[in-house]
Amino acid sequence: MRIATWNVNSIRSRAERVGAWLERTGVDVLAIQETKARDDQFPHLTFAALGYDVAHVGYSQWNGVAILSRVGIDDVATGFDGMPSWGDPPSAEARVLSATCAGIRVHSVYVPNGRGLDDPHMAYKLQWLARLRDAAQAWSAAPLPHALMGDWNIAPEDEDVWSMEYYIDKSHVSPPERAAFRAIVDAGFVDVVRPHAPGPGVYTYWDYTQLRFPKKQGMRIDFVLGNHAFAERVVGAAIDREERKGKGASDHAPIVVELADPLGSRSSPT
DNA sequence: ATGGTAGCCCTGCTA
Repeated sequence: MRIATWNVNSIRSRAERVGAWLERTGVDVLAIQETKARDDQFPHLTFAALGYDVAHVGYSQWNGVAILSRVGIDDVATGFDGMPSWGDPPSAEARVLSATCAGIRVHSVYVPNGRGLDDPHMAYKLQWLARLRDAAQAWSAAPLPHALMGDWNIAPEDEDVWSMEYYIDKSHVSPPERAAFRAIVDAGFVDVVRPHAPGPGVYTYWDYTQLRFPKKQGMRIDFVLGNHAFAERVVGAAIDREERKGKGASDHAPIVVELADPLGSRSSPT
């Protein structure tokens, strides 16, 4: 089974590309971030034609998260909504969408962008991450495999950015953000991709401007964190850097995780 | 100090 995450930067502008990628890679479950669409605007037909069921929660042109699955999708739930009083109309987009797909609890996560070190959005981001940590604590020890996957808007280590000098006074690398990320790991989750994509210089996001991609100047800010039950089934993972290339690419690359069949399943040799 | 690009509710704001 293949499970993946991708910040697509607008599902409407990239539906065909995402569909072609799903077909080509054989991904069974995809967590999507930044759909930038209301529920009524989501291109359901494109994915239904490929055999995927869709759960989506969107609100405005910002953010919005989805889960596509061709192995079933049950118990859909949303949580961790955006700061309710901001914006006009008020910003209320959910930033975590959860669903159970083939026995795995999948959480499509979009961590709020802190924008700047002194910006009110940064304080909100840190409070939001503390709430997510509390939820993660409860999920970590569950016998059900849990995957917290998406765009974390945090680069946890210095080697996860192309230049610390460039980012030192900016969002994504500050000690409080890194501590908040670490607290979720310490709650009982593990980065299941890193062992299969070791750094430095391994990134998941490259800014559209200033030729960041061809200059290999990116950031590693997209992660798949698994609880123990999930992590023990991971047999491989890869950041699909090829998908960042060419006209019409998202500014994030997709990440694919390969899972072994669950213990005791029929496909085990007898 | 600015701009570079892509997306949206598009001539301004967010990422």
